[in-house]
Amino acid sequence: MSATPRNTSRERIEARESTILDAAEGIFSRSGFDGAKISDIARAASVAEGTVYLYYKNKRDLLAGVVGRFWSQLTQGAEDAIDPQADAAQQLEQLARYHLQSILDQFEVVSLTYRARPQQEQDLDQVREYVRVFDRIMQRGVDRGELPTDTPIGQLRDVFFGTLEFSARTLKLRGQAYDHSIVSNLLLLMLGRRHGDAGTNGGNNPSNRDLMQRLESIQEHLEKRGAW
Amino acid sequence: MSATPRNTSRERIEARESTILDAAEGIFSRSGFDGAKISDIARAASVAEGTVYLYYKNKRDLLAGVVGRFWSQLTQGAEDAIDPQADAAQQLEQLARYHLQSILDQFEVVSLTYRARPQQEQDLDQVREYVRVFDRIMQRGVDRGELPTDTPIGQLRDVFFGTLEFSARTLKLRGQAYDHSIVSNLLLLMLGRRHGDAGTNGGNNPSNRDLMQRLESIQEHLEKRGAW
DNA sequence: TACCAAAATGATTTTAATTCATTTAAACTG
DNA sequence: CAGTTTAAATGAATTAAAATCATTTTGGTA
Repeated sequence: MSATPRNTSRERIEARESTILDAAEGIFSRSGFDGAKISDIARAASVAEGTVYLYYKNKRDLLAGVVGRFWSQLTQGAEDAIDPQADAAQQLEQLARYHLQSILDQFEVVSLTYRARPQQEQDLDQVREYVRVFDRIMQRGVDRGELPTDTPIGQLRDVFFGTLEFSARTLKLRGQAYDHSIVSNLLLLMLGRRHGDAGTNGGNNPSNRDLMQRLESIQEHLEKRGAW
Repeated sequence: MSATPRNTSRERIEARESTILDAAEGIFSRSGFDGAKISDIARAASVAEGTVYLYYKNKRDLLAGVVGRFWSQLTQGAEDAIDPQADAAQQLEQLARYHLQSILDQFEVVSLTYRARPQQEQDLDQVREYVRVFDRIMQRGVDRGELPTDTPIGQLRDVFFGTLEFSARTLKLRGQAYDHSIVSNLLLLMLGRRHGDAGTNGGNNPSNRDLMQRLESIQEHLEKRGAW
Protein backbone atom coordinates (compact mmCIF):
# COMPACT_ATOMS: atom_id res chain seq x y z
CA MET A 1 0.00 0.00 0.00
CA SER A 2 3.02 2.19 -0.52
CA ALA A 3 2.22 5.21 -2.73
CA THR A 4 -1.55 4.95 -2.93
CA PRO A 5 -3.25 7.55 -0.70
CA ARG A 6 -5.48 6.28 2.03
CA ASN A 7 -9.09 5.76 1.12
CA THR A 8 -10.77 8.24 3.45
CA SER A 9 -8.11 10.80 2.70
CA ARG A 10 -8.96 10.95 -0.99
CA GLU A 11 -12.60 11.55 -0.15
CA ARG A 12 -11.73 14.38 2.21
CA ILE A 13 -9.55 15.95 -0.42
CA GLU A 14 -12.19 15.68 -3.11
CA ALA A 15 -14.73 17.20 -0.78
CA ARG A 16 -12.43 20.10 -0.12
CA GLU A 17 -11.74 20.62 -3.80
CA SER A 18 -15.44 20.65 -4.45
CA THR A 19 -15.94 23.15 -1.63
CA ILE A 20 -13.38 25.43 -3.23
CA LEU A 21 -15.04 25.08 -6.63
CA ASP A 22 -18.42 25.91 -5.10
CA ALA A 23 -17.00 29.01 -3.47
CA ALA A 24 -15.22 30.05 -6.64
CA GLU A 25 -18.32 29.56 -8.75
CA GLY A 26 -20.29 31.76 -6.41
CA ILE A 27 -17.75 34.56 -6.25
CA PHE A 28 -16.88 34.44 -9.93
CA SER A 29 -20.57 34.53 -10.87
CA ARG A 30 -21.28 37.39 -8.55
CA SER A 31 -18.21 39.52 -9.24
CA GLY A 32 -16.87 38.38 -12.58
CA PHE A 33 -13.35 37.14 -13.13
CA ASP A 34 -11.51 40.39 -12.47
CA GLY A 35 -13.72 41.42 -9.59
CA ALA A 36 -13.28 38.12 -7.78
CA LYS A 37 -10.46 38.07 -5.25
CA ILE A 38 -8.76 34.86 -4.28
CA SER A 39 -9.01 36.04 -0.70
CA ASP A 40 -12.81 36.25 -1.05
CA ILE A 41 -12.97 32.79 -2.52
CA ALA A 42 -10.75 31.40 0.20
CA ARG A 43 -12.90 32.97 2.87
CA ALA A 44 -16.08 31.65 1.26
CA ALA A 45 -14.54 28.18 1.25
CA SER A 46 -13.30 28.55 4.85
CA VAL A 47 -9.76 27.94 3.76
CA ALA A 48 -6.50 29.90 3.75
CA GLU A 49 -5.46 31.71 0.58
CA GLY A 50 -2.49 29.46 0.09
CA THR A 51 -4.70 26.38 0.17
CA VAL A 52 -6.45 27.42 -3.01
CA TYR A 53 -3.09 27.21 -4.76
CA LEU A 54 -2.59 23.64 -3.60
CA TYR A 55 -5.58 22.68 -5.71
CA TYR A 56 -5.26 25.12 -8.61
CA LYS A 57 -2.10 26.50 -10.14
CA ASN A 58 -3.50 30.02 -10.43
CA LYS A 59 -6.67 32.07 -10.72
CA ARG A 60 -7.18 31.26 -14.39
CA ASP A 61 -6.82 27.56 -13.67
CA LEU A 62 -9.39 27.85 -10.93
CA LEU A 63 -11.78 29.44 -13.38
CA ALA A 64 -11.14 26.60 -15.82
CA GLY A 65 -12.09 24.22 -13.02
CA VAL A 66 -15.38 25.98 -12.38
CA VAL A 67 -16.24 26.21 -16.04
CA GLY A 68 -15.21 22.65 -16.78
CA ARG A 69 -17.38 21.27 -14.02
CA PHE A 70 -20.32 23.28 -15.28
CA TRP A 71 -20.14 21.84 -18.77
CA SER A 72 -19.64 18.30 -17.47
CA GLN A 73 -22.76 18.61 -15.37
CA LEU A 74 -24.57 20.05 -18.38
CA THR A 75 -23.61 17.02 -20.45
CA GLN A 76 -24.95 14.72 -17.76
CA GLY A 77 -28.17 16.69 -17.48
CA ALA A 78 -28.65 16.74 -21.23
CA GLU A 79 -28.31 13.01 -21.51
CA ASP A 80 -30.91 12.61 -18.77
CA ALA A 81 -33.24 15.07 -20.48
CA ILE A 82 -33.34 13.16 -23.75
CA ASP A 83 -35.74 10.31 -24.31
CA PRO A 84 -33.81 7.53 -26.05
CA GLN A 85 -37.03 6.29 -27.60
CA ALA A 86 -37.93 9.56 -29.31
CA ASP A 87 -37.14 10.43 -32.89
CA ALA A 88 -34.50 12.96 -33.95
CA ALA A 89 -36.86 15.93 -34.09
CA GLN A 90 -38.20 15.26 -30.63
CA GLN A 91 -34.76 14.68 -29.16
CA LEU A 92 -33.53 17.87 -30.74
CA GLU A 93 -36.36 19.76 -29.17
CA GLN A 94 -35.64 18.22 -25.79
CA LEU A 95 -31.99 19.23 -26.07
CA ALA A 96 -32.88 22.74 -27.23
CA ARG A 97 -35.26 23.31 -24.32
CA TYR A 98 -32.81 21.92 -21.83
CA HIS A 99 -29.95 23.95 -23.25
CA LEU A 100 -31.79 27.26 -23.39
CA GLN A 101 -33.20 26.79 -19.93
CA SER A 102 -29.81 25.90 -18.47
CA ILE A 103 -27.84 28.74 -20.00
CA LEU A 104 -30.51 31.18 -18.89
CA ASP A 105 -30.40 29.83 -15.37
CA GLN A 106 -26.63 29.95 -15.18
CA PHE A 107 -25.90 32.76 -17.53
CA GLU A 108 -22.97 34.10 -15.53
CA VAL A 109 -21.09 30.83 -15.57
CA VAL A 110 -21.65 30.50 -19.30
CA SER A 111 -20.23 33.98 -19.78
CA LEU A 112 -17.18 33.00 -17.78
CA THR A 113 -16.52 30.29 -20.32
CA TYR A 114 -15.24 32.91 -22.72
CA ARG A 115 -12.74 33.99 -20.15
CA ALA A 116 -11.25 30.54 -19.92
CA ARG A 117 -11.23 29.80 -23.58
CA PRO A 118 -8.86 31.55 -25.91
CA GLN A 119 -5.96 30.40 -23.75
CA GLN A 120 -4.85 26.83 -23.53
CA GLU A 121 -6.38 24.07 -25.55
CA GLN A 122 -7.81 21.49 -23.20
CA ASP A 123 -9.84 24.08 -21.32
CA LEU A 124 -12.45 23.25 -23.91
CA ASP A 125 -12.60 19.50 -23.53
CA GLN A 126 -15.84 19.48 -21.55
CA VAL A 127 -17.49 21.83 -24.00
CA ARG A 128 -16.52 19.56 -26.87
CA GLU A 129 -17.99 16.62 -25.08
CA TYR A 130 -21.22 18.49 -24.48
CA VAL A 131 -21.49 19.34 -28.13
CA ARG A 132 -21.25 15.68 -29.05
CA VAL A 133 -24.67 15.15 -27.51
CA PHE A 134 -26.04 17.16 -30.42
CA ASP A 135 -23.89 15.33 -32.94
CA ARG A 136 -25.12 11.97 -31.73
CA ILE A 137 -28.76 12.95 -32.01
CA MET A 138 -28.26 14.19 -35.55
CA GLN A 139 -26.18 11.23 -36.68
CA ARG A 140 -28.75 8.82 -35.31
CA GLY A 141 -31.44 10.78 -37.12
CA VAL A 142 -29.58 10.44 -40.39
CA ASP A 143 -28.88 6.76 -39.82
CA ARG A 144 -32.54 6.07 -39.18
CA GLY A 145 -33.63 7.99 -42.22
CA GLU A 146 -35.36 10.67 -40.19
CA LEU A 147 -32.99 13.27 -41.58
CA PRO A 148 -31.60 13.64 -45.10
CA THR A 149 -28.33 11.86 -45.75
CA ASP A 150 -26.63 15.08 -46.75
CA THR A 151 -27.51 16.89 -43.54
CA PRO A 152 -24.51 19.13 -42.77
CA ILE A 153 -24.33 18.25 -39.08
CA GLY A 154 -21.27 20.35 -38.36
CA GLN A 155 -22.81 23.50 -39.73
CA LEU A 156 -26.16 22.89 -38.11
CA ARG A 157 -24.36 22.51 -34.81
CA ASP A 158 -23.23 26.12 -35.05
CA VAL A 159 -26.73 27.19 -36.05
CA PHE A 160 -28.19 25.37 -33.08
CA PHE A 161 -25.83 26.49 -30.33
CA GLY A 162 -25.12 29.90 -31.81
CA THR A 163 -28.79 30.77 -32.10
CA LEU A 164 -29.66 29.52 -28.63
CA GLU A 165 -26.79 31.37 -27.01
CA PHE A 166 -27.49 34.64 -28.75
CA SER A 167 -31.18 34.28 -27.99
CA ALA A 168 -30.36 33.75 -24.35
CA ARG A 169 -28.27 36.93 -24.33
CA THR A 170 -31.10 38.86 -25.89
CA LEU A 171 -33.54 37.57 -23.31
CA LYS A 172 -31.18 38.43 -20.47
CA LEU A 173 -30.52 41.88 -21.88
CA ARG A 174 -34.23 42.59 -21.97
CA GLY A 175 -34.84 40.97 -18.62
CA GLN A 176 -37.17 38.44 -20.18
CA ALA A 177 -37.60 34.81 -19.18
CA TYR A 178 -37.50 31.53 -21.09
CA ASP A 179 -39.50 31.79 -24.30
CA HIS A 180 -40.59 28.58 -25.91
CA SER A 181 -41.17 30.12 -29.32
CA ILE A 182 -37.40 30.43 -29.72
CA VAL A 183 -37.01 26.70 -29.59
CA SER A 184 -39.99 26.12 -31.85
CA ASN A 185 -38.81 28.51 -34.49
CA LEU A 186 -35.28 27.19 -34.39
CA LEU A 187 -36.47 23.65 -34.96
CA LEU A 188 -38.76 24.67 -37.79
CA LEU A 189 -35.82 26.39 -39.38
CA MET A 190 -33.40 23.52 -38.91
CA LEU A 191 -35.76 20.77 -39.89
CA GLY A 192 -36.66 22.49 -43.07
CA ARG A 193 -40.08 24.09 -42.76
CA ARG A 194 -40.97 27.75 -42.89
CA HIS A 195 -40.69 30.06 -39.92
CA GLY A 196 -43.38 31.88 -37.99
CA ASP A 197 -44.41 31.01 -34.48
CA ALA A 198 -44.77 27.33 -33.75
CA GLY A 199 -48.37 26.17 -34.02
CA THR A 200 -49.13 28.71 -36.69
CA ASN A 201 -48.47 28.04 -40.34
CA GLY A 202 -48.40 24.29 -39.95
CA GLY A 203 -49.54 22.50 -43.12
CA ASN A 204 -47.39 23.76 -45.93
CA ASN A 205 -47.07 21.88 -49.18
CA PRO A 206 -43.78 19.98 -49.40
CA SER A 207 -41.78 20.31 -52.58
CA ASN A 208 -41.01 17.37 -54.77
CA ARG A 209 -37.48 17.56 -53.58
CA ASP A 210 -38.75 17.09 -50.03
CA LEU A 211 -40.75 14.10 -51.13
CA MET A 212 -37.85 12.57 -52.97
CA GLN A 213 -35.60 12.89 -49.96
CA ARG A 214 -38.22 11.36 -47.76
CA LEU A 215 -38.57 8.41 -50.11
CA GLU A 216 -34.84 7.87 -50.20
CA SER A 217 -34.68 7.92 -46.46
CA ILE A 218 -37.54 5.43 -46.14
CA GLN A 219 -35.83 3.06 -48.48
CA GLU A 220 -32.54 3.37 -46.66
CA HIS A 221 -34.32 2.84 -43.39
CA LEU A 222 -36.02 -0.32 -44.57
CA GLU A 223 -32.84 -1.73 -45.98
CA LYS A 224 -30.95 -1.18 -42.77
CA ARG A 225 -33.50 -3.12 -40.74
CA GLY A 226 -32.61 -6.15 -42.83
CA ALA A 227 -35.07 -8.65 -41.37
CA TRP A 228 -36.63 -9.62 -44.67
CA MET B 1 -12.59 81.98 -27.78
CA SER B 2 -12.39 81.66 -24.02
CA ALA B 3 -12.91 78.07 -22.83
CA THR B 4 -12.93 76.32 -26.19
CA PRO B 5 -9.67 74.48 -26.78
CA ARG B 6 -7.51 75.71 -29.67
CA ASN B 7 -8.28 74.22 -33.01
CA THR B 8 -4.97 72.57 -33.75
CA SER B 9 -4.80 71.43 -30.19
CA ARG B 10 -7.97 69.40 -30.48
CA GLU B 11 -6.62 67.65 -33.53
CA ARG B 12 -3.39 66.83 -31.76
CA ILE B 13 -5.31 65.40 -28.88
CA GLU B 14 -7.55 63.30 -31.06
CA ALA B 15 -4.54 62.01 -32.92
CA ARG B 16 -2.94 61.04 -29.65
CA GLU B 17 -6.06 59.30 -28.43
CA SER B 18 -6.19 57.38 -31.65
CA THR B 19 -2.53 56.45 -31.31
CA ILE B 20 -3.24 55.06 -27.86
CA LEU B 21 -6.21 53.11 -29.15
CA ASP B 22 -4.10 51.66 -31.95
CA ALA B 23 -1.42 50.61 -29.51
CA ALA B 24 -3.98 49.15 -27.13
CA GLU B 25 -5.71 47.23 -29.91
CA GLY B 26 -2.40 45.72 -30.94
CA ILE B 27 -1.31 44.72 -27.47
CA PHE B 28 -4.74 43.50 -26.37
CA SER B 29 -5.09 41.43 -29.53
CA ARG B 30 -1.64 39.94 -29.16
CA SER B 31 -1.67 39.29 -25.42
CA GLY B 32 -5.30 39.25 -24.38
CA PHE B 33 -6.77 41.48 -21.71
CA ASP B 34 -4.95 40.04 -18.72
CA GLY B 35 -1.67 39.60 -20.53
CA ALA B 36 -1.59 43.19 -21.74
CA LYS B 37 0.30 45.59 -19.50
CA ILE B 38 -0.51 49.27 -19.48
CA SER B 39 3.23 49.86 -19.56
CA ASP B 40 3.46 47.90 -22.84
CA ILE B 41 0.62 49.84 -24.33
CA ALA B 42 2.14 53.13 -23.23
CA ARG B 43 5.48 52.16 -24.73
CA ALA B 44 3.84 51.10 -28.00
CA ALA B 45 2.10 54.46 -28.15
CA SER B 46 5.31 56.33 -27.23
CA VAL B 47 3.63 57.84 -24.22
CA ALA B 48 4.11 57.69 -20.46
CA GLU B 49 1.97 55.33 -18.43
CA GLY B 50 0.18 58.16 -16.72
CA THR B 51 -0.85 59.62 -20.04
CA VAL B 52 -3.00 56.62 -20.81
CA TYR B 53 -5.03 57.42 -17.72
CA LEU B 54 -5.62 60.94 -18.97
CA TYR B 55 -7.61 59.49 -21.82
CA TYR B 56 -9.14 56.42 -20.18
CA LYS B 57 -10.24 56.01 -16.60
CA ASN B 58 -8.77 52.53 -16.29
CA LYS B 59 -7.74 49.44 -18.20
CA ARG B 60 -11.28 48.16 -18.65
CA ASP B 61 -12.33 51.53 -20.00
CA LEU B 62 -9.48 51.45 -22.47
CA LEU B 63 -10.65 48.05 -23.64
CA ALA B 64 -14.14 49.45 -24.09
CA GLY B 65 -12.62 52.17 -26.27
CA VAL B 66 -10.87 49.65 -28.50
CA VAL B 67 -13.90 47.43 -28.80
CA GLY B 68 -16.28 50.33 -29.35
CA ARG B 69 -14.19 51.71 -32.17
CA PHE B 70 -14.04 48.29 -33.78
CA TRP B 71 -17.82 47.92 -33.90
CA SER B 72 -18.28 51.47 -35.16
CA GLN B 73 -15.91 50.80 -38.00
CA LEU B 74 -17.72 47.55 -38.68
CA THR B 75 -21.01 49.40 -38.95
CA GLN B 76 -19.50 51.81 -41.44
CA GLY B 77 -17.98 48.98 -43.46
CA ALA B 78 -21.24 47.06 -43.49
CA GLU B 79 -23.17 50.00 -44.81
CA ASP B 80 -20.61 50.39 -47.57
CA ALA B 81 -20.75 46.70 -48.40
CA ILE B 82 -24.49 46.68 -48.99
CA ASP B 83 -25.96 47.61 -52.35
CA PRO B 84 -28.98 49.86 -51.68
CA GLN B 85 -30.54 48.73 -54.96
CA ALA B 86 -30.48 45.03 -54.13
CA ASP B 87 -33.41 43.08 -52.69
CA ALA B 88 -33.52 41.78 -49.13
CA ALA B 89 -32.08 38.36 -49.90
CA GLN B 90 -29.12 39.85 -51.73
CA GLN B 91 -28.47 42.45 -49.07
CA LEU B 92 -28.63 39.79 -46.40
CA GLU B 93 -26.05 37.77 -48.26
CA GLN B 94 -23.82 40.81 -48.60
CA LEU B 95 -24.04 41.48 -44.89
CA ALA B 96 -23.42 37.85 -44.03
CA ARG B 97 -20.30 37.65 -46.18
CA TYR B 98 -19.00 40.92 -44.86
CA HIS B 99 -19.70 39.96 -41.27
CA LEU B 100 -18.14 36.50 -41.42
CA GLN B 101 -15.11 37.79 -43.25
CA SER B 102 -14.62 40.63 -40.76
CA ILE B 103 -14.96 38.60 -37.60
CA LEU B 104 -12.57 36.02 -39.01
CA ASP B 105 -10.04 38.71 -39.88
CA GLN B 106 -10.27 40.35 -36.48
CA PHE B 107 -11.16 37.43 -34.36
CA GLU B 108 -9.14 38.56 -31.36
CA VAL B 109 -10.87 41.92 -31.13
CA VAL B 110 -14.25 40.26 -31.39
CA SER B 111 -13.30 37.94 -28.55
CA LEU B 112 -12.31 40.93 -26.47
CA THR B 113 -15.86 42.20 -26.81
CA TYR B 114 -16.97 39.64 -24.27
CA ARG B 115 -14.48 41.03 -21.83
CA ALA B 116 -15.98 44.49 -22.03
CA ARG B 117 -19.57 43.41 -22.00
CA PRO B 118 -21.13 42.03 -18.90
CA GLN B 119 -20.07 45.16 -17.06
CA GLN B 120 -21.59 48.55 -17.60
CA GLU B 121 -24.46 49.13 -19.95
CA GLN B 122 -23.34 51.58 -22.60
CA ASP B 123 -20.31 49.50 -23.49
CA LEU B 124 -22.68 47.84 -25.92
CA ASP B 125 -23.97 50.87 -27.74
CA GLN B 126 -21.84 50.39 -30.82
CA VAL B 127 -22.77 46.72 -31.01
CA ARG B 128 -26.44 47.64 -30.87
CA GLU B 129 -25.99 50.09 -33.65
CA TYR B 130 -24.22 47.51 -35.78
CA VAL B 131 -27.07 45.09 -35.28
CA ARG B 132 -29.52 47.64 -36.59
CA VAL B 133 -28.00 47.23 -40.03
CA PHE B 134 -29.53 43.77 -40.06
CA ASP B 135 -32.84 45.00 -38.71
CA ARG B 136 -33.10 47.63 -41.43
CA ILE B 137 -32.49 45.13 -44.20
CA MET B 138 -35.16 42.83 -42.86
CA GLN B 139 -37.70 45.53 -42.17
CA ARG B 140 -37.26 46.94 -45.67
CA GLY B 141 -37.69 43.42 -47.05
CA VAL B 142 -40.97 43.06 -45.19
CA ASP B 143 -42.16 46.52 -46.23
CA ARG B 144 -41.50 45.76 -49.88
CA GLY B 145 -43.24 42.43 -49.67
CA GLU B 146 -40.04 40.44 -50.27
CA LEU B 147 -40.42 38.80 -46.90
CA PRO B 148 -43.55 37.55 -45.11
CA THR B 149 -45.29 40.09 -42.89
CA ASP B 150 -44.95 37.86 -39.86
CA THR B 151 -41.18 37.47 -40.20
CA PRO B 152 -39.83 37.36 -36.63
CA ILE B 153 -36.97 39.79 -37.21
CA GLY B 154 -35.77 39.83 -33.62
CA GLN B 155 -35.42 36.07 -33.47
CA LEU B 156 -33.85 35.80 -36.90
CA ARG B 157 -31.28 38.34 -35.80
CA ASP B 158 -30.05 35.93 -33.17
CA VAL B 159 -30.04 33.11 -35.70
CA PHE B 160 -28.03 35.23 -38.10
CA PHE B 161 -25.37 36.61 -35.78
CA GLY B 162 -25.28 33.59 -33.50
CA THR B 163 -24.71 31.19 -36.35
CA LEU B 164 -22.07 33.32 -38.02
CA GLU B 165 -20.16 33.87 -34.82
CA PHE B 166 -20.18 30.23 -33.79
CA SER B 167 -19.22 29.24 -37.30
CA ALA B 168 -16.30 31.63 -37.19
CA ARG B 169 -15.15 30.09 -33.92
CA THR B 170 -15.35 26.63 -35.41
CA LEU B 171 -13.32 27.70 -38.43
CA LYS B 172 -10.68 29.34 -36.23
CA LEU B 173 -10.51 26.33 -33.96
CA ARG B 174 -9.82 24.10 -36.93
CA GLY B 175 -7.49 26.58 -38.54
CA GLN B 176 -9.72 26.82 -41.57
CA ALA B 177 -10.37 29.91 -43.67
CA TYR B 178 -13.53 31.66 -44.83
CA ASP B 179 -16.03 29.17 -46.18
CA HIS B 180 -18.75 30.46 -48.40
CA SER B 181 -21.02 27.48 -47.90
CA ILE B 182 -21.69 28.72 -44.37
CA VAL B 183 -23.27 31.89 -45.69
CA SER B 184 -25.19 30.00 -48.40
CA ASN B 185 -26.61 27.49 -46.01
CA LEU B 186 -27.54 30.10 -43.47
CA LEU B 187 -29.46 32.07 -46.06
CA LEU B 188 -31.23 29.00 -47.37
CA LEU B 189 -32.24 28.24 -43.82
CA MET B 190 -33.41 31.74 -43.02
CA LEU B 191 -35.19 32.37 -46.26
CA GLY B 192 -37.04 29.14 -46.06
CA ARG B 193 -35.50 26.64 -48.48
CA ARG B 194 -33.75 23.39 -47.70
CA HIS B 195 -30.10 23.08 -46.76
CA GLY B 196 -27.27 21.32 -48.57
CA ASP B 197 -24.19 22.96 -49.95
CA ALA B 198 -24.85 25.98 -52.11
CA GLY B 199 -23.38 25.70 -55.59
CA THR B 200 -23.23 21.93 -55.42
CA ASN B 201 -26.36 19.91 -55.83
CA GLY B 202 -28.10 23.00 -57.03
CA GLY B 203 -31.49 23.21 -58.68
CA ASN B 204 -32.56 19.63 -59.00
CA ASN B 205 -36.22 19.68 -58.23
CA PRO B 206 -37.44 16.26 -59.36
CA SER B 207 -40.63 16.11 -61.39
CA ASN B 208 -43.68 14.13 -60.44
CA ARG B 209 -42.74 11.72 -63.16
CA ASP B 210 -39.38 11.17 -61.48
CA LEU B 211 -41.12 10.55 -58.22
CA MET B 212 -43.54 8.08 -59.70
CA GLN B 213 -40.72 6.16 -61.31
CA ARG B 214 -38.80 6.06 -58.09
CA LEU B 215 -41.86 4.79 -56.24
CA GLU B 216 -42.39 2.05 -58.78
CA SER B 217 -38.83 0.91 -58.47
CA ILE B 218 -38.98 0.92 -54.71
CA GLN B 219 -42.14 -1.15 -54.74
CA GLU B 220 -40.59 -3.59 -57.15
CA HIS B 221 -37.48 -3.75 -55.05
CA LEU B 222 -39.41 -4.46 -51.89
CA GLU B 223 -41.66 -7.06 -53.49
CA LYS B 224 -38.68 -8.95 -54.78
CA ARG B 225 -37.37 -9.37 -51.27
CA GLY B 226 -40.86 -10.61 -50.34
CA ALA B 227 -40.86 -12.24 -46.90
CA TRP B 228 -42.86 -9.80 -44.80
C1' DT C 1 9.79 87.36 -23.12
C1' DA C 2 6.90 86.24 -19.44
C1' DC C 3 2.84 84.06 -18.09
C1' DC C 4 -0.87 80.64 -17.72
C1' DA C 5 -3.32 76.57 -18.35
C1' DA C 6 -3.48 72.27 -20.38
C1' DA C 7 -0.99 68.07 -21.08
C1' DA C 8 2.45 64.82 -20.00
C1' DT C 9 5.53 62.49 -16.98
C1' DG C 10 7.19 58.73 -14.05
C1' DA C 11 8.16 57.87 -9.20
C1' DT C 12 5.17 56.43 -5.63
C1' DT C 13 1.22 54.15 -3.72
C1' DT C 14 -2.15 50.61 -3.71
C1' DT C 15 -4.15 46.32 -4.68
C1' DA C 16 -4.27 41.73 -5.41
C1' DA C 17 -1.99 37.35 -7.08
C1' DT C 18 1.36 34.09 -5.96
C1' DT C 19 5.10 31.96 -3.15
C1' DC C 20 7.18 29.69 0.61
C1' DA C 21 9.04 28.89 5.29
C1' DT C 22 6.56 27.28 9.07
C1' DT C 23 2.87 24.85 11.54
C1' DT C 24 -0.66 21.43 12.02
C1' DA C 25 -2.88 17.16 11.07
C1' DA C 26 -3.06 12.53 9.36
C1' DA C 27 -1.27 8.08 8.46
C1' DC C 28 1.84 4.61 9.53
C1' DT C 29 5.23 1.75 12.46
C1' DG C 30 7.01 -1.14 15.88
C1' DC D 1 -0.11 4.17 21.84
C1' DA D 2 4.18 7.24 21.68
C1' DG D 3 7.18 8.35 17.99
C1' DT D 4 8.08 9.30 13.30
C1' DT D 5 7.24 10.43 8.70
C1' DT D 6 4.58 12.46 5.13
C1' DA D 7 0.90 15.25 3.42
C1' DA D 8 -1.90 19.27 3.86
C1' DA D 9 -2.77 23.81 5.42
C1' DT D 10 -1.51 28.28 6.84
C1' DG D 11 -0.74 33.27 6.36
C1' DA D 12 3.09 36.52 6.38
C1' DA D 13 6.17 38.01 2.84
C1' DT D 14 7.07 38.77 -2.01
C1' DT D 15 6.06 40.30 -6.56
C1' DA D 16 3.67 42.32 -10.31
C1' DA D 17 0.99 45.42 -12.29
C1' DA D 18 -2.81 49.04 -12.06
C1' DA D 19 -3.77 53.52 -10.71
C1' DT D 20 -2.54 58.04 -8.57
C1' DC D 21 -0.54 62.46 -8.14
C1' DA D 22 3.08 65.99 -7.20
C1' DT D 23 6.10 67.85 -10.46
C1' DT D 24 7.69 69.20 -15.07
C1' DT D 25 7.07 70.33 -19.86
C1' DT D 26 4.68 72.30 -23.64
C1' DG D 27 1.94 75.36 -26.45
C1' DG D 28 -0.54 79.18 -26.87
C1' DT D 29 -1.24 84.17 -25.77
C1' DA D 30 -0.44 88.94 -24.77
